[in-house]
Amino acid sequence: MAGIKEIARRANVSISTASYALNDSPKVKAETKARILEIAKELNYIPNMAGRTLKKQKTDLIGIYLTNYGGAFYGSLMKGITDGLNAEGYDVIICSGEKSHLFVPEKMVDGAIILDSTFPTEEIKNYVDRGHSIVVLDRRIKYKQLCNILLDNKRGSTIAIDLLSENNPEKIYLVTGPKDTYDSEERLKYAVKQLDYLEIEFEIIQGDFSKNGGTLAADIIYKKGQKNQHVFCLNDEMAIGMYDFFAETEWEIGQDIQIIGFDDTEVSRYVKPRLTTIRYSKEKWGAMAAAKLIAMLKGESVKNEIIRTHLVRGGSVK
Amino acid sequence: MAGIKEIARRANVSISTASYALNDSPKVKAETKARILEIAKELNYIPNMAGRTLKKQKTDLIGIYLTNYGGAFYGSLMKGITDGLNAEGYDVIICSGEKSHLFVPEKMVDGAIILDSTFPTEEIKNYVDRGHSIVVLDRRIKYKQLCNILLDNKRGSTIAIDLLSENNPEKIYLVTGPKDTYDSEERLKYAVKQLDYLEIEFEIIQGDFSKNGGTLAADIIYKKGQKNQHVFCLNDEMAIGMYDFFAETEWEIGQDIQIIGFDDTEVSRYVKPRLTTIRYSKEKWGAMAAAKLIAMLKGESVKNEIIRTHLVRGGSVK
DNA sequence: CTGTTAGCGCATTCAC
DNA sequence: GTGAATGCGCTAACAG
Repeated sequence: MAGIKEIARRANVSISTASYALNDSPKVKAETKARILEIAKELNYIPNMAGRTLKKQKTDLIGIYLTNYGGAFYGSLMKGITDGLNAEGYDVIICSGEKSHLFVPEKMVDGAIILDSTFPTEEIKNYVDRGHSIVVLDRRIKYKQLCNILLDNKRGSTIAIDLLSENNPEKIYLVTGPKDTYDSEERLKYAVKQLDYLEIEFEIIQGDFSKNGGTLAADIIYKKGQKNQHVFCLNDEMAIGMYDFFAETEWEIGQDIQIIGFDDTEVSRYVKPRLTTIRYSKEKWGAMAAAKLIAMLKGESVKNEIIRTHLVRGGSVK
Repeated sequence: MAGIKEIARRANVSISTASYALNDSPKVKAETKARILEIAKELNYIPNMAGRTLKKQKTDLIGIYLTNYGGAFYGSLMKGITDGLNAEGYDVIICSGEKSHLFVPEKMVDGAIILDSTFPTEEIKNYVDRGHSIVVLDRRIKYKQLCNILLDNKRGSTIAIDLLSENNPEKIYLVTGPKDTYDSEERLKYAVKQLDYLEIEFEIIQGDFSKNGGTLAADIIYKKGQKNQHVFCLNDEMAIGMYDFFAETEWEIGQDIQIIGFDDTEVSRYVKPRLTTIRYSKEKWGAMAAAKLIAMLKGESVKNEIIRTHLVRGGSVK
């Protein structure tokens, strides 16, 4: 409603003087400034973002791209990201859906942090080419100024297999995430590597990182009718799906079937027995992403980082 | 980089013709249009949002305001909201932090859905006065075109108390949320009403809707040294905090202490024993909010709605 | 069908 | 210290 020009008119000053006053420029006499500010308050003036953006060519906004099932991370990851970014004057919006990818080239956001496997790599590269600052958390992309903050999947998978191997299992089931998902493939790769090294048999069950995927995988294992099985679910979500399944059977988790997950989600802490899993600090992950993005925005060149992973023991593995 | 004028220049047409072509207007010859579009593709053209917004005075964006601990709702609530809004051509962004409140008056979003008790009521009213479309989910505000979608706290609280009363408890503890939180006060009010009606004693413990708040409340109850207690936690989060506490003691939930919560969060489904609680469809809640907002944006006048609540039985109450 | 032109709301350079 | 003028990128009314 009330634009800057209305204020200028009422204060009997030019538009530019009004603008200076509102932006607290030293070029305006204190007295005049006060008068203008008062009128602005009276008129309930709030600057229009589009106008300002058009002129300044920046929004001070950062877009965070999360997938649907990213909901599990929401809390702590976002805290890490937001704290860092806010401190530097940036505001954060969470985006989802294909259309919102355009926020980047449309310059609605000054930068982006991506943890969303549905965001195509080619698109990301394209935006980097256009000069946008992007930090990617869910895959490895070596490309110009692009920055990756990845989890130490190698260490995580190795630890997981090592733990399961202590029981001298005949074989170990590996339940994967969707095809072409970086974290799934990495975790699988290193798990297999360690299994080979330890000379343990294994069987891969195609999963999808969802609860339902875990339930289906559990069904496959259960139907074979052999108790005393060992499973590495490549994420917790699927492990929980297995809990759902076995709750309906006579098999006891931690006894008849040993399960280890990856991610240490909140639910994993509360299931009985507590899920043994691989943990990493989601808050640190977010904070690191924020720090790197800020550096990029300042024109500094940044290096990729790895977030450390470690074991959390629960009753789901003997 | 490449703006519309660059395209116009290369295509030897005027800026407006280029604009028309890009907006698929019938005012441009198919042939010309094709040529312009081709050049645009070549130049990797993407329109600048600020420019477009400034002109069109709308962004087709809806802001969703969620509090921190809203993380628990993220998944299903957002699905309900997003599905409805996307279908009408709106895109959704999740906002948090005080600064982002300004997105509304700055016209960065065409409308807002608020589930964030830190968003001051006065501010909301102010924005409504300015003509913005807002749907509020976390408090009752009777104000002009403002729309409220609230939970049926009355029914929920009444059911909760009724259930606990079946055990003929000497007294019932009520653990509240933060002061001045609508849902907390409502749930408390109706719980007390029902307790009075049933002539059951009760004691109110001030909580804060956080896990830690629940833990502290549990400590208070435990320290009294009297087993066989009954508690109505006004949200699940606090109930889970109680689980945390009692896990460290010899008291058994569902046996020595009966707990009922409110919200039916995911974790509540997995704790042992399963938390007895009050459920409502978060997805329906979100869908309703979306539907109402769309109606408002179309200039229709809308009525408030109530989301039905009902009991989910778990082992935490005998 | 296509070009000219005038803003949308604001920040900023350059005179005065 | 203040004002006039310009342009950010785009749309749309108006001419032609």
